[in-house]
Parts: sequence; structure tokens; C-alpha cells
Amino acid sequence: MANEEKPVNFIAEIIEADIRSGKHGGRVLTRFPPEPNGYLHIGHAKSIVLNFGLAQRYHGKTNLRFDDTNPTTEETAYVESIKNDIKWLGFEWAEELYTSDYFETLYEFATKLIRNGLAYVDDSTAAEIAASKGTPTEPGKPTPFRDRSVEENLSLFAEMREGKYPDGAKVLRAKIDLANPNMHLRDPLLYRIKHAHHHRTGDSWCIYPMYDFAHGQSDAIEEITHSVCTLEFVPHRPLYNWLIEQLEIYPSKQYEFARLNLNYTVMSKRKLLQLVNNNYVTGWDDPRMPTISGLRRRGYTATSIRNFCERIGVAKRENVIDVGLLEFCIREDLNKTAWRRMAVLDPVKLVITNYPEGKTEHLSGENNPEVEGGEGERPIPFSRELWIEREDFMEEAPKKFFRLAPGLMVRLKHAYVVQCTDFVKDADGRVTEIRCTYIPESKSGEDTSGLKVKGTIHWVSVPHAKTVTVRLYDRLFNAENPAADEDFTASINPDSLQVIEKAYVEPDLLHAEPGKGYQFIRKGYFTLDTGSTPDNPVFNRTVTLRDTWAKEAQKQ
RNA sequence: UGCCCGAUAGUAUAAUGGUAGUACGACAGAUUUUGGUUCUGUUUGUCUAGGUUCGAAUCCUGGUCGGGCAACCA
Repeated sequence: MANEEKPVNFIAEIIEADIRSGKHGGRVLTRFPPEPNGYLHIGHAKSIVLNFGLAQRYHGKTNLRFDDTNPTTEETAYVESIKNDIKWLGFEWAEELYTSDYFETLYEFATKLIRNGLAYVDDSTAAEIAASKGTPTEPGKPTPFRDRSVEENLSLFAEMREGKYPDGAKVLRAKIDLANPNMHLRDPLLYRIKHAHHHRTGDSWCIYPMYDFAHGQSDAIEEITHSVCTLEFVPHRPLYNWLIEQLEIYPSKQYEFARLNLNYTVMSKRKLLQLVNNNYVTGWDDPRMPTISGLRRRGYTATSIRNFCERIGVAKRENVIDVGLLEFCIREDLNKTAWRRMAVLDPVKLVITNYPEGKTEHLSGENNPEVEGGEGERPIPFSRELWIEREDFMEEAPKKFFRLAPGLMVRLKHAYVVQCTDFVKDADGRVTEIRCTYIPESKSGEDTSGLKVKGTIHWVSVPHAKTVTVRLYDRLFNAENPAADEDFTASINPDSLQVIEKAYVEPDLLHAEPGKGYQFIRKGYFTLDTGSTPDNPVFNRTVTLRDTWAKEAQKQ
């Protein structure tokens, strides 16, 4: 067996059984078959991790196959984004393939069915065909074209290909069973006429195969052993098998699992496209989108997404995963890898009255306390005037408030312990300045003060502070299941983006690298936005830190 | 009122006829120069009614509930 651990899910079990029994000669070849009509989202990531992961685990391979049979919605730009996302997630496909590469073969397959009396050209309109299919409880009836001769069907189908007919004039249908309780077996459509420009085949075709006459056939052509798809294709499986059998091609097998649903978001490409087109977001890669590119821009790592996909499991039961699990996964990864930096998002000035004016000390702080050695240190300038977070001061402190208030002491991270002596308010009652004294012998690393303070706060030296833009993202929807509403845009969160034009950060943050995660101490994880420039650095908040104090404060 | 799929803690997911476990969450505590991290503990579950069996989450039957299936989309 490929490895000693027990199978990770029911599909892995099937594969192991197949390997044991020698089916497919013990070979494992899966495929990931996106349609290039949109960007990949986190639901696709589940499928990618499943398909590529299964192949890796059992020493097989995975093909990337673009299911491009509908030229009116598909574009090369989508192809590029999809390839980029899969690579970024850390997977390598064996072959890059396109269903459109098989158009000629597929056409031959269709003529074989016709020759065997198993397919016919139908001149009925879409409405007529729909009506003649019956309903789930009533059988369908044949249309007047069902019993055309093989010769007539053959020449008509050839004429369809030649472009003799306009869109919708004729279709090719399989001749199966109009009374079958499975609607998909009631003479399904195989080919339709579409005089449309295809992103790869250009204008060489004006008839295009339907999904059911392309997918299984492509699987067979590639000799895919395990064709893994989502639950909505379960009723297609009998048709999948029927066509493979009649065509006498490689017996690929289809297996279905439940797609990923995440609460507080939408996952259908149609809805995501709507968010883009109606400018609810800035694009497919808006950091609030559940797309791979959006998550990446938000600061999610490939590792965290892969871990998430493994942790949610694979089964056939409908499921809704709590977005909190995704957040757990990114925090888990970034906690171990992100370099710590200090940034003040909502500043108020703190003056250390007993610290010499004009003096600067160069303190230092480790980059990553989670790693032995801290991955080195960066210098942090310290002076008499500092920016601190407005929420870290209260005129009157409630119980268990371990921050600043008159008389209270806190440690300034990587620096000294200070005690609040006084504060200044303006005419509107807004605090404009907090005054403290510092304890010189409490310096970090050489503290001889013996003081034990409950709280530590972050800060940035006023004269050394750099200014950056910070974008605070929150969930895009307030409803747990936005798609359940008649209009899913009704529950869009109006506060899903808060822009801070001027946040103060420690100078070293100007050396931030694109694609790297940073923890703004006590505030959350951030990453440089793709639109960031050296002149105007922009940081996106990936996720906040867990905040048990916020919960406590709410109780009070 | 046809066919198909499913039902295990709040959410997911394991247990493949033999002690219902794991993760996230929640709650409590310890540690902490991040109210972060880490550690410890607690909490909550087999849809229902029968049947088979020494023994059923697992097998069988009925029911209930949820989802899917009729696009010239995939």
C-alpha cells in the first residue's frame, strides 16, 4: 500500500481497494477539470487538494484539464489565473489539457453513436424538447424526429458541423429512454449549434459538445482512473457510464463528494461574478472575495489553505464550514512564520516627562519569538514622545483593565515600564496627550526594577514613525447564508472595509516584502497589498489576533 | 408526490458488528514583556420506530427531516 496510515476519506478507501484488487493495473490518475469562465475559489481549493492530494498519496498523477466546451463564457485570461492559482497552492499537474483538444475525437464518438442507432438529430426548439421530456413524475414523449434513419442523422449532423444551420436550429441527442425515472437519461442533448468564437479553436467549430458528452469522454481519452466531482453530478453518473459503455472507451469511474460551503460568504461563480460586475468589490482578487487570488491578496498562505482543506474532511453529507476554522488555519500558520512589528492604527500621543528631550535610544526586538533565535532582530528607535493606541488608555479603568489609566503601569513592548501621571483633553473632551514617567532600570533585557506589570502595549516613536495606509477587512456578508435571501446582496456588510489613511509604523516596516505576513503586535496579521508602492505602502489586514479581552469587555 | 443522495456534540469529521474518538468553537485554569502563543481541564453527540444479533452509529424494514434531479450551463 502507498502508506501505512489509514485512508483519509471514503474516496481514498475506494482507491486503496482498487489498488489492492489491481483495477486500472494499480494506477492512479486523477484530474482537476475547471471551466475557464471565472476565478478559482476556496471551494475549488478543496477539490484541488483532494485530487492532487489523492494522486500524491498513492503515487499517481493529476491532469489539469480545462473543460472548455462553452465558448461564449470562456476566456484565456481565466485559464491563466487558474494555472497561477494552482501553482501557488503548491501543486504540479502532469499534463495541461483542454477538452477542446478532443473536439475531433468527440465528433467521431458522436458519429459512432449515430451509426449504432443511439443518437439522432432533433429539429425541435428548446421549449419543445423541454416539454417533451415530461416531468419527474410523468414520462416524456418522443419528438417527431426521434426515428430518423442513420443515414439522415449522419448527413444532418455533418451539415450541422459545416455551419449550414443557425444557432438552435438542431441538436444531437442520445437515444436512450424517454420514460426513465432519471431525467438525465431521457434522450440527453449531446451537441448544440453555437456560431461562437472559441478561445482556443477559434472559428473552426460551430457545434460544441455538452458537458455530458465531453467530460466522461475526456476522462476516458486520458484514461483517468478516478474522476472525482461534486454531488450534483450523481444523477449524471448513469449517463456517464452509459456513454462510456456504448462508445467502448476506457472505463473511467466517477465518484462524488459534497462541495464546500462556508458561512458568511457566497461560493457560486455566478454570484461572485455579480459582486465583481456590480462593483461591490474591486475585482476577482479583492481581499474580501473567497477566491484563491482574493485570499492570497488578503494575506492567506498556501499552507494555511491546504491545511484548511485537509481539516474539513471529505464526505457526502451537505456541510457548512464555519469561516472561523479558515481563520484558525491562517492564524496557526502566521503565528509560526510572521515577523513581529509595531504599528499604531488609532494614535494618541504619550509623553514621558522624565525622559530627556532630544534623546534617541536604539532598542531591538526579535523578529519571530516563536522560533529559536527569533530569526534575528530589528532596531527600534525610542524617544520621549510615542504614539500609542487610543484604546490602550482609559480615564477611568474598569476592573481587569491591564492598560494605561492615571496611576496605572504598563510595559512598553521591548522598552521600559511607564506609569501614567496625567493626561490632557481638548475642548471636546477628547484625550490629546497622555503623560507618564518611565522607570529607567526596567529596560527590556536588563530589568532590575523588580516590577511586575500586568500589561504590555505596543508603541511607535513619534519622530521616527513612518506613515502607511492600512486596510482593515471584515467579512463581506452579515448573513450566515447570504444565498438563502432572494437578493444575496441585501446582506452585504457595509463595513467590510475600513481604510486607515495614516497609520504610524516602526521604520523597519518600510522594508516589508511582498507576499510575506507580518504580525502587527496585538493588532493582527497584515501583508503588503499588491497595489502598494514604496511611496505609499499599503497593508491589508489578513485576520485579527484572537481577542479574549474584547469578549471580556463586552461582558462588562 | 417519480428517482437519487444523505442524517454522529454548536460546526465539521472518525469509528467498516465489540470502550463513540479527533479538530475547531465554548467554558475554566496555568504560563506569558503580545489580553497573542503554549499547556491543562470541562462541556455537549449516534434523527425516529421496529427487526436481526450475545452485542448495532454500523446490517434490514418503515417513518421523519435535509439536499439534489427536468438549462441548447458545467
